[in-house]
Amino acid sequence: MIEIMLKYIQALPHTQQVLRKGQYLFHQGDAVVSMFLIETGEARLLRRQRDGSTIVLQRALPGSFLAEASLFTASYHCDATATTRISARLISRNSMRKLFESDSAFAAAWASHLASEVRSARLRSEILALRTVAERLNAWIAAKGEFPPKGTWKSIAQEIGTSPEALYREIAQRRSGK
Amino acid sequence: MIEIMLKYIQALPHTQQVLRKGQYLFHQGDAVVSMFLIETGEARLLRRQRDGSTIVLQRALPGSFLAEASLFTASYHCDATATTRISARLISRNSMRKLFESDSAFAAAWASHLASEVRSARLRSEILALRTVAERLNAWIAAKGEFPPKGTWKSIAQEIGTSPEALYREIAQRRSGK
DNA sequence: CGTCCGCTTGACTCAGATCAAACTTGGTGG
DNA sequence: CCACCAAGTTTGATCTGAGTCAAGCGGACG
Repeated sequence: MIEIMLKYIQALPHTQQVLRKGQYLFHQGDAVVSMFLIETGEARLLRRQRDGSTIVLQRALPGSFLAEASLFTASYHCDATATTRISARLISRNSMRKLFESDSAFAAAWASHLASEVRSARLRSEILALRTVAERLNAWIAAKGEFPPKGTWKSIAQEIGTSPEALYREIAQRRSGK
Repeated sequence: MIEIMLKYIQALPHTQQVLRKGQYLFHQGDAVVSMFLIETGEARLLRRQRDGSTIVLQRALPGSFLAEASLFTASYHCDATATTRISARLISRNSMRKLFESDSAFAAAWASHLASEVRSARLRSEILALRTVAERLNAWIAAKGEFPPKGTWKSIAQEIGTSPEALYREIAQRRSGK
């Protein structure tokens, strides 16, 4: 389903853009003109608080869309910035909307993509709501169906919301305890 | 947008169902026949692990759909059970799909609904990834735009992944510190 | 061969989970 | 009107999981 969607989107007219670390893709209040598909690097959606601190609303890694919600919104409701140097594909929002309205197979693929995003975001929430590293790791394994391969541990620690050390220790303990 | 969607859905043929606490709405592998709109009570999507423990994939409260993802899937990929006594509205999946394919305004409303679900689930993830109760509460307030009203605190503690006591204490501290 | 990065392990410390007990409030039925 | 109950809130005391800082290891790579 996702592949169908990407095929559609790859066929649409688009432009490429490269941004340096720290640059903005858009600001809150900007009119939505393009959709962003991240190809390399990492971008984040941020909401800025009155006291100057910010909260992260989304972390977009390669292959993911930024601000899916903006397909049917007139203006952005938050800022987007490049956490690293990124390259992104810009697709005009209007062309996507036309496609959405004229081709129900694309509409279905888009809805299906969103549904799977919902699922994975909810899964992460539920994992993060667990109290101990052991429980979180169990849940992660149960959801993904495999023990995390070495080399990915650090980023998985991020994903399940613990420090790398805590995850390493949990893994070490399982190895010895077995 | 959401209201548009609900208006559409309310117009569709449906049946009502009441389930006692602990009963199942569906099981993993069941063919998807109906969509569920929860009207009262709480239901959960669960994945059962080999060792008997379960992980929660979604908590559905009144007004929310269960298993949005299943609109375009043949069978369920997890179980759904009633955490409390619930009443739910059942809408045939086929009638929703027909509506989706024939009416692009409904398709847009549905996509927009899903997008907002994505946003709120991601927000919760980001909040839960914060380390301290103070930070989580700040982020919650920043996102919702208001200080949580008394009476909702306990459930907000759930939402931000802390014990009620910890949240009470944080709030008490802010009151005195001001 | 030096440098970087992911991993490993130790030690210390503390935020917050947990258990417990009391108090406030609203609702219910007698 | 009052006794009574349930839920939510408040506050105290205790204990532990894991965050943090630190030091060392091994493999990849220019």
